[in-house]
Amino acid sequence: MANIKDIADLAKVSVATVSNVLNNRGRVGEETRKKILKIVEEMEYKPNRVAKSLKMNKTHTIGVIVEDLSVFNAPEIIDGINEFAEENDYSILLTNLRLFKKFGNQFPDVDTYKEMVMPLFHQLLSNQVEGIIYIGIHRRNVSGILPESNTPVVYTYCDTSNDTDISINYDDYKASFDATNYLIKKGYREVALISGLINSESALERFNGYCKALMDSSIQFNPNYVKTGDWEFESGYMMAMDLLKEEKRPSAILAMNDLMAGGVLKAAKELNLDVPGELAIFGFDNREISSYYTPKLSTVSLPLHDMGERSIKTLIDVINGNNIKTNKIKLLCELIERDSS
Amino acid sequence: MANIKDIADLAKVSVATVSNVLNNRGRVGEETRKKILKIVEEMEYKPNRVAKSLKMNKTHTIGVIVEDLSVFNAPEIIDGINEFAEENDYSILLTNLRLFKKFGNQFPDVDTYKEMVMPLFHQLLSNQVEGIIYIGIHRRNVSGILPESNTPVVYTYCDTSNDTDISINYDDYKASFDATNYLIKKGYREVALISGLINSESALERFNGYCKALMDSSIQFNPNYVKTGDWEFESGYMMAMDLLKEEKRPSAILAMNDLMAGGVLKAAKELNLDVPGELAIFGFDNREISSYYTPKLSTVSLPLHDMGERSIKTLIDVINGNNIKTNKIKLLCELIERDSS
DNA sequence: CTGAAAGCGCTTACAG
DNA sequence: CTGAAAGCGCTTACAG
Repeated sequence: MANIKDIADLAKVSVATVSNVLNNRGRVGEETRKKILKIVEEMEYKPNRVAKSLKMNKTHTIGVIVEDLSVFNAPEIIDGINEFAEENDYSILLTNLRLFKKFGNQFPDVDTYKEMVMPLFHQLLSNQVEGIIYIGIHRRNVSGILPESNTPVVYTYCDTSNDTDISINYDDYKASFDATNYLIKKGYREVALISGLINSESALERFNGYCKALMDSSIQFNPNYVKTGDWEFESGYMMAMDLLKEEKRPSAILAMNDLMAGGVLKAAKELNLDVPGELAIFGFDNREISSYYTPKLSTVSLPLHDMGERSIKTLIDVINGNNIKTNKIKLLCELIERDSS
Repeated sequence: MANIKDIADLAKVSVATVSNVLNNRGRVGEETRKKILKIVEEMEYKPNRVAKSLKMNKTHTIGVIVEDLSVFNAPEIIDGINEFAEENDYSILLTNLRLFKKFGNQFPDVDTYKEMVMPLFHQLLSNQVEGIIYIGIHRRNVSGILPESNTPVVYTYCDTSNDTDISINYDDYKASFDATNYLIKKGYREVALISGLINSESALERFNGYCKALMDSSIQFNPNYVKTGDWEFESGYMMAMDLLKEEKRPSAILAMNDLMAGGVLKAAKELNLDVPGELAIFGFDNREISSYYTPKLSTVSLPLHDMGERSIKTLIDVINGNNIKTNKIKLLCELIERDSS
């Protein structure tokens, strides 16, 4: 590959002048500029970013640590990051903890965890990334996982307990409220809830949103209408079976993810309940699968792409020393109405 | 961040010696080595890879161009790339064409295409990546998309018509043969096929594998048993309806992807056919969704992770000047037997 | 308007 | 065993 010296020699000017032309800096004569640009074109010269980075002490590179790339939320978030990065000429260095692959739903203890993250983190720092985006698998507290450093970090799809850390998430409370409220307004007043494991931030907030919607419509909270699953299809099926055998069975079930909602659908079929005539079903996450159920599942769409975009946007703001208004950002979800409600 | 000079000053040695210690090169006294290492530890010194890259003319960085990160095959392939990269201390620079997002299933013409790829490609070259992995959405011919360059490229989940280009794919022919043969051996001799769009390499090879399996069992090929869908759920449903209304209806249907197989399942339910008693169904791709159908879908698992791993492994071999035995590599798929067959 | 020179943080051939 | 110095490909303050 040609370098700036080659171009300078060919144009019979100094490297300084070539650099000035390339970066539209300093006064350069029109003649000289044209001559240089022509040669740059001909030689297909591409500036060496590595050299530039070293000199400028700025790599225009963002590091991404994703807990598990193959979990459904990750690609869409990174897609948002990529889009913004491309538009703003940032490069993305991707590292993958492969957490789910290694541990399934069992999270390792913090120390094992830190040990796993350390090498990725150091690799990124060695590469002089200007900032790091950490993408969680679940919305949970990842305090203390990343070592201290003065490289700015933005957390997304997770959070820390530190108020000064920046995180981008979606509003679980509001989404759950909206979904419940939507069902009620549709006339389904006996809305049951199948929760995910309650060690999750999301599950808690969604529960609260559900309660609030009931309250707002003066519907008495019925503890028999709340079941706890484990986020998996099977648990949705089992909990639905329980719910639908209640003497006064619910007219709608809100499941905290699309997998469990699938289980509900299966239960409804087995019990020959018409969906949505006799039972409305609402999911959460808008995973690809939700549109392939029969009937197609109504669900809550997560703003994953926007979370990615917002993460890198915010991170770059921090890098540039701009003021961030709020450290804990929550984006809104969207209700997707399909055939199950 | 501390640099090598800081360490040298603190240890009262030259930067050369620090460098030698850090890279286990040259004779260094045990005392000196220990002293330096201690200071390195204390200061949490991490060598600046950018500087090292510039000096060594080697970045230990691989560029990935993925046609669309949110299409199902991409994350798993990249997962394989990441795993190998981490083990071998390579960094991954990720770029995303967002092709499906922008165009859906309509591929743009080659020129539009090239225009989209160009900036990503140049960004990677500017960053001095040592090689590039190009990940397709579909197995198709992407000849002429990437500009000429002497940076080595490995194509995966796609190919070019150039024999000297390296590509990593899976064996469609064999997979389809195996699936068909499996059904026959299970006693389903009337095996129908729902193909995807026949402009696809995969569809063609899978068709051939299907025919070969019939032949090997001396089963007459029945043209009425082959239908062409468009890879989508709905088309699977419609084609299955056609097939199942044949006077002599097939006892098994092999669909060329899990989405269309889902449509087949839906058709079978509507016609009250017992699966797998009266009709066996076999899918392709082992997408997440396949294990959530009821009954769970038997399908062909694609070696995505291995394709990623093999891609980077091969690429690094090329970078290091090692001999590659074959340029067109095909990995084997695996039959996943579940409840639909 | 243009160029010579210093310097970013490393590595390495060479001298001592 | 250790260090001085050159150089990787850029940018930039400064001089002319």
